[in-house]
Amino acid sequence: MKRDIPLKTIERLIKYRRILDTLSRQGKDFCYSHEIAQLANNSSAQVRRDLMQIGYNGTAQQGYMAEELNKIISHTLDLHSLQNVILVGVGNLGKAILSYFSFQQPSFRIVAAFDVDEQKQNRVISGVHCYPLNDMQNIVRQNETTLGIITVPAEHAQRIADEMIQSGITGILNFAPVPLKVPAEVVVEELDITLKLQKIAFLNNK
Amino acid sequence: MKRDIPLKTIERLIKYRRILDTLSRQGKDFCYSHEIAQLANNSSAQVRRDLMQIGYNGTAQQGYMAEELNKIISHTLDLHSLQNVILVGVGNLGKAILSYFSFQQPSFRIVAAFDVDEQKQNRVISGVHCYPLNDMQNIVRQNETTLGIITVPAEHAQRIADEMIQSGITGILNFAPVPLKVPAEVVVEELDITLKLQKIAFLNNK
DNA sequence: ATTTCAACGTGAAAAACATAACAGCGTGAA
DNA sequence: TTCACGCTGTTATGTTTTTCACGTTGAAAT
Repeated sequence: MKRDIPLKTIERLIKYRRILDTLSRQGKDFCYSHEIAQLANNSSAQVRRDLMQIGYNGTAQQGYMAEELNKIISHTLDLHSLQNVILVGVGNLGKAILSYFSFQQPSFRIVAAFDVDEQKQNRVISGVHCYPLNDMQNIVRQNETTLGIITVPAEHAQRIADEMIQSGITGILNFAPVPLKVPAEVVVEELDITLKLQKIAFLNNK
Repeated sequence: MKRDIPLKTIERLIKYRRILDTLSRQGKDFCYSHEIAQLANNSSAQVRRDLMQIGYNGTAQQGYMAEELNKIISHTLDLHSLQNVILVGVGNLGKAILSYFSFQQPSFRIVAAFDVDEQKQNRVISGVHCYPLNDMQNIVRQNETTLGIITVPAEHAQRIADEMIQSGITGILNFAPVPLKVPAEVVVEELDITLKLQKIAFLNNK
């Protein structure tokens, strides 16, 4: 469905978009490859090569138009269409993410939250309605939801992932510190804070 | 200081450790490369090659000893020593992370939190004392802290990063959705939830 | 005792990725 | 007008990372 852009390039393009947002907000209309590179922690050659992949041309004099490039990346990667998301696990972290998204620009919309705790069910928490787990399948289907965020304790993560997939979710962002076993066609990104810290700690005294 | 292990391998080894933890907790004493591979979303050949790098040998009959392998990875990557951490930005996300770590096994210890909000200063929040930003330098030095977590709003992240580096922090985990500009010797890992979701969304309908 | 088998370790081939290098181009200075 | 400059787009080169393929091993089965 998508063109043949290397995965690494994809990841960086997404990052560039964020950088371009920031630059635009700072009032910069144009930027050079080396400016993007510095903020992305890579080389200007890398940036130029990445942009080559999506066929956007800057000028040697002014570099790239921040806003236009931003749009082109969005468009190329289909990041413009609104994505519905559910979140399971309305604990501290879950709530934090709910409130985080209520402030975000609306490329993602959290359509529902779920929790086993009956205290939380059928209430609106951080702007999102919280349901019992049993309702997941209906809500996911009614809202054409494909993305799910898992913020439950480690021991329940796999079960929740299974339920999500059962309901029709095909992309999962997992905050629980356990590896998930999922079918090959389901995309999982792990977001394990401890693992990240360990990596930093390692690089720190390498 | 460390042996010459590819960075990619490092990242995966850290991940394997988590997987081995999980397997141990499930009562598995031995595991095969393909079992690890499935949980890590890669190939068994990859796993075997990675383990080759650290010189640990399993047996063809039983595979790898989960607990021992776990220890060897920890040791090889120096993940066993306690690391002190500070956190800046005691909002929803900051609090969630504080309470997350108060339950964790103690390879990381959050020694202090910081916030501009005077309401939060000089109180204990989720088990961690919260200080005004001015105290950062002293506390970081007194506690030999090298790691910092940034959970402030985007517009303040760069300033906080600067202050952290000024105080002696050399590794930063950044939750704020902005790229940070830091000196080359400082390690930064970005943990941008929106970016992760965008990546999943892209892969989802590739 | 021999065969079978599944999984290991690893050298070699292949693929993916990054870096370097350079022509081209428009601007502004001489 | 010519030259030097700085940045782009792209090709060529080099490096890293992954996959493939196969010899080896030791338990279990015949």
